[in-house]
Amino acid sequence: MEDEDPVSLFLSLDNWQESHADPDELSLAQDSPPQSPAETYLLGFVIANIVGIQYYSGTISGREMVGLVREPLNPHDSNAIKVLNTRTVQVGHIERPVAAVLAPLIDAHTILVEGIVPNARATGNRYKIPCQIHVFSRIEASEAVKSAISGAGLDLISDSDVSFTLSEAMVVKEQRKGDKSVDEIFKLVDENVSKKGALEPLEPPKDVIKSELFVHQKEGLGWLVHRENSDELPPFWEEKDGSYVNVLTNYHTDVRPEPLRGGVFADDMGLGKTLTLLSLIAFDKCGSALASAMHSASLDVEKSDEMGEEESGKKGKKGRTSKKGPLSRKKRKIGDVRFDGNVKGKSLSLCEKSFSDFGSKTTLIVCPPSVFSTWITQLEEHTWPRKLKVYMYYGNRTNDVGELKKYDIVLTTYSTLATEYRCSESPMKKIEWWRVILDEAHLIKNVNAQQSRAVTDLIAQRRWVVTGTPIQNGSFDLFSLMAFLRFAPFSVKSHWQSLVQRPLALGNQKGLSRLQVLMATISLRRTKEKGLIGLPPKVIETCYVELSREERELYDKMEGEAKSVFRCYIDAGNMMRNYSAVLSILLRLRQICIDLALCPSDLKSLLPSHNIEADVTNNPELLKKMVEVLRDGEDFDCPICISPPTNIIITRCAHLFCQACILKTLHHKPRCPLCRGPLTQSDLFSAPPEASDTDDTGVSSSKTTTSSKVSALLKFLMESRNQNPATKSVVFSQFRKMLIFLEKPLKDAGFKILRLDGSMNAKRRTQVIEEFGVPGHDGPTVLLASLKASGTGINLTAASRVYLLEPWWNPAVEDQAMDRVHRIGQKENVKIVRLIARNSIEERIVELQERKKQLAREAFGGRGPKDRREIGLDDLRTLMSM
DNA sequence: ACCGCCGGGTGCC
DNA sequence: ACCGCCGGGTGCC
Repeated sequence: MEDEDPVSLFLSLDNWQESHADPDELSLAQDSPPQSPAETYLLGFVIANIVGIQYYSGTISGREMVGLVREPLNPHDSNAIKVLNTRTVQVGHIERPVAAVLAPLIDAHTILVEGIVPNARATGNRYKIPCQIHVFSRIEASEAVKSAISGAGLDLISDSDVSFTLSEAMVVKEQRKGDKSVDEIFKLVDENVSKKGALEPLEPPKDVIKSELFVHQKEGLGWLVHRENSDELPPFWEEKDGSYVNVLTNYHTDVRPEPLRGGVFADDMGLGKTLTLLSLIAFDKCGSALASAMHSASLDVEKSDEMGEEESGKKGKKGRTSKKGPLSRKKRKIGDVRFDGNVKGKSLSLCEKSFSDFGSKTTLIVCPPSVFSTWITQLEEHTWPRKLKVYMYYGNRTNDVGELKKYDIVLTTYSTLATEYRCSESPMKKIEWWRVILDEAHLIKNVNAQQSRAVTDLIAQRRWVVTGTPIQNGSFDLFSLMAFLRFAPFSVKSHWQSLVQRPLALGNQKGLSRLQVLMATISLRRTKEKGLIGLPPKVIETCYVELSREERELYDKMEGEAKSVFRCYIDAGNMMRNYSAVLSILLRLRQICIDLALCPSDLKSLLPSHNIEADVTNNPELLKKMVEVLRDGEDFDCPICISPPTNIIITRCAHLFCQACILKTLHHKPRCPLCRGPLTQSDLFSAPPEASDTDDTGVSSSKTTTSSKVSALLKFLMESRNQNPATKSVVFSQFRKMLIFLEKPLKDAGFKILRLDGSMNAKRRTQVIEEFGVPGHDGPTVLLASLKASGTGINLTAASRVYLLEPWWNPAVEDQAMDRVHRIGQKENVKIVRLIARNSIEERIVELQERKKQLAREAFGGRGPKDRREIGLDDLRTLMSM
């Protein structure tokens, strides 16, 4: 059936992706430079009417920015452009003749448009409002755009003085009016944030949650509850005499803007986010618990006269608290749509009442398959039996809405959701969820337009994004995040572009500040470094290893060769076209740094045939390694079927897919679904099936010498053993073969070792971890582990030493490795040793990591102009000192 | 909606 | 009259 076929699904959504995908994400499309806000500039504006306003409820007054959104599926006109106000309520449409000219240019990514209504009140027309549409384009396209617009009879007004962006225009206007400057406003918001930043601990309902929470978890719970129930204004809104203004768009309204019920929960891994979230959900079972808990947390919420009778009645009945707290109003407001009628006048006992009447408070949890079981385990571990009813949803479409709403939690995966997205019958599209939680949201890749869209279109009152590695490398980009959270006006692309993205790209401080305020308001992130859970300190030591003479000679020779190859690519401008070859060469250099045994024994040159493509194609071992490196410990799903890939294919542009998926896709369109570069079957390289354990063991026996890296490791391990023979260590490497090579020298040195790698099934892994925990002299002291095999949530706290045999491209992956050991339950001081080969590519990888970390810090979650997971041209120069 | 546009009714001076 | 002109109905995309 077509609905079941992920490839058909992917292709069917391709159009949507074409017009919505962020051009910034096309980091590899170097040969046809993508449009990005940094490269666009204001050509001028056209005046067009917003028509049909009598049909829509969206209001607009005075001078105000509006959102312009393409509506290609409009049945009356495929060129339709709808106009939204700051609350994302539709105001009208751009009049047809203008839309007919602009829509094709917008769809082709030739222009970006932003709308501003100069003065809505002055016209006083009930049917239309004039609007300035500011047109941005790349400089190369500007003449073509100008003639296209003028040729169609539209007047493109380009005042040479109008060289600032729309958002800057707003600032100028603000200042002219003598209002607060935007900077002052930010300051105010900042103070507000820090005031609210003081976290109040909150106890979970003990009749649902049986575990005692750590203080930081109680504080996290307090924050979650506060974010769901507070009525404070969202950032960038101000109240003036009972009316409200958005200071960024200048939108005025008498209707109080809806608070943002939810946000980003981005605590470090290992701080117990799952338990905290379960505690949040537990409150849904019992309204009074929340009421009294929140009362004691003394949340500062404005008073209201329209008190919910049902709440005060409930409280009176139970006699827990008679005071009409701020809760009452919020409760009513949250629930009024669906619960008002039901709740009034019932006299059941409180908890039961909540359960039956608020029984439809169902939380949808969307997570990757890898953490599906974590939720189940945590439920068993931390909640009383049968208190929270969980339904595991695998896409069974026979389930109707009513059935699912009987549960407290519906647990599903991103892929299930994405697959169901196209099915209009799916209950997932009909249910109004009480709350939606996206777990490990960073794993949603941007290419997965269908995933982003499926979660964004979910109907829910509260929306949460949960991640332990917040947007470090920007997969689920910030705009998608705003869209999912329905954070108006940032959830409208043109607003996002003009208010944040463009200022940011232009290096305008306002973009950054806005972003910071935004994130500070809606997100919570605590790191373990702050001593939240009294975790013993962690020391990270970087040990620089000198290569032996033999290693050094070979390395220098290879590096020289690599440089000359890269220079050829760069000069020819086809570096990105041969990306997989580039990675394979980098891989070889990295292997030499660790152990020559990782390379073929007859290694004389990187390029035995002077033909890199042939080399890659004919060297399955190299390819396999390449695939491993590309996966780099990250949970990797085929972006087409969104599942762990089978028969991995690597493209010339170094993207990975299932063989079947990419072949089907190519059949429809000869382009890479990820970077959209041209792609044919001859650009696909397959990796051989994973070799079994026994295949590799033979290799190690032929090995006689110990590499510099391994010697250094041995020295550390023996030193540690001399200090305390009971100390356990974990050695991480991303090369599975290396873990096998390590076995012999470690055994020879008298260590009792265990190995944990990707070839083991779940049962065997659990066994290994359990065995590793055995204390004393009988127990093993060294665990050789691949990160991939040590899935999230795995606990290696039996160890207190971590050795990272080589640097990872992505520093977040290293953090993840350390977190296996440095997490709740760790009693010892933790020492982490990173082994880095001196004067080698490894040193420069570390350099690159620092730069990436800096980028991530600049705006928590602020992604750079590119997806930083990929190695760019500049990165390559750094790596090779070129 | 104080417009434009459409289409039916109508038709010398 | 295969026109012009009149005036009512009507109205985003």
